[in-house]
Amino acid sequence: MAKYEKISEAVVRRLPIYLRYLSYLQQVNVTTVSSQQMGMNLDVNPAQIRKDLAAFGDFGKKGIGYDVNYLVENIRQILKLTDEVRVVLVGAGHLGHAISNYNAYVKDNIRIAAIFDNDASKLGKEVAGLPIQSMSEMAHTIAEKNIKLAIMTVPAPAAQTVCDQLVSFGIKGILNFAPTTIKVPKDVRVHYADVTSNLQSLAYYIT
Amino acid sequence: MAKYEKISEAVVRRLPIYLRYLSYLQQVNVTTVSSQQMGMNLDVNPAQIRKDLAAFGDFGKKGIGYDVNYLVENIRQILKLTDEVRVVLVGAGHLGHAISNYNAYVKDNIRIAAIFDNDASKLGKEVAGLPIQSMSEMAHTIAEKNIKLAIMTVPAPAAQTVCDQLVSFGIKGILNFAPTTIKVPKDVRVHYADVTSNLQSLAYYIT
DNA sequence: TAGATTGTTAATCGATTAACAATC
DNA sequence: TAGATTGTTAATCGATTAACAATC
Repeated sequence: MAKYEKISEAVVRRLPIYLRYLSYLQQVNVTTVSSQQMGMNLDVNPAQIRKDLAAFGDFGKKGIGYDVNYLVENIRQILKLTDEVRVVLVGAGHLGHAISNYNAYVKDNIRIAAIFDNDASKLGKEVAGLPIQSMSEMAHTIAEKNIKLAIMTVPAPAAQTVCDQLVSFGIKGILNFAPTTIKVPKDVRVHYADVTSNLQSLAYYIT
Repeated sequence: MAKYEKISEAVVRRLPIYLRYLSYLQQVNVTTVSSQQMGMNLDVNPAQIRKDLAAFGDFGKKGIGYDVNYLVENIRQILKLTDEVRVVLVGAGHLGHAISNYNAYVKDNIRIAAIFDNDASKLGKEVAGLPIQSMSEMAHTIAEKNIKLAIMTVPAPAAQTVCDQLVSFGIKGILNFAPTTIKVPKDVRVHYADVTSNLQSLAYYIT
């Protein structure tokens, strides 16, 4: 029986990982997969995978496993990846460039739809086929293209200001590369992707 | 009384965040801080902060708060950031370049000490003052500079192979930007920093 | 059918938060 | 001193894992 429990944060973090592996299976024409096999490949406990998947419906067949296509389709739906997901990127520095040019998103139905920077000398220059736009155009572009997600690759001191603008223009999710905590309303979600803190916590585990 | 409980994963994730804020306080010559004030600024429950800090010693003064300098010094020690942390970077593509050029690590005592790529045409070219080296030099350089951490900015299909090499050369922590799960021995730690899955899980939270 | 594998429950583990005595 | 704030315990919450009946 399908359920309507709320899906936990941890599950939402794992779904893209499942999706990635399942998409790979599609490519190599595997049609069925067991939680056991997925777990082996992704280093996740099979019971966990079954529980995760059971949280949003009855996808498996006892004795058989899961139908790969069916699972892919459903995880896409859960994650709201069925339509193209458009994202704005703010901060056309080195990292912003790198992320924009990384076109592997496309196959995952994610598109960087606009790029902004506050440096006047960069305006109009193209990055990955998109012109760098002025911050003053943000409101308009976000509304026009109905964008809900943003990537921030700005310096730490600019992060809160940029974030406030994005939120006021209707952005609901922010991937923040700036090395600073930002404050957002409860209905906006921030994921932190700061390289330094990531390395620093990694350092703890050396020997 | 100082304790020797093992420090949990969640705590280790938060320590760099605390450290960042405390370093900022040092800069603006604030000498004392309460868990309340830290919590406000970092969006962390004050009780959690007190518990986290208490896990590795008695750092606060009742009625007063914490000594900023003392705390900075101790968190650095816990995270093994007292000596310069040297890191290798493998994969001198866009993202590798961006990360190498981001020199904000330096003030955090982290240094990218060598860069490798398997593309012969890139060899010897300089990135952030470092020559791109051939993969065949990895073993030697890692041993010579006594490096324990690595950043992987390689394509997904190369990730496991590169990872296996790194591990065999003594690397104990890997920050993996490739969009793929990698297998490592128990004594090696991997942090995942793949942009796509991060965006995909963010998409779930839209409205 | 017999073997395999799910869905689900119960047990366990870990992380967060509230509350307050101790004390600066 | 009185107010503030820690350190710590207990309560709560959430996430993981083991185990197994159901069933393909």
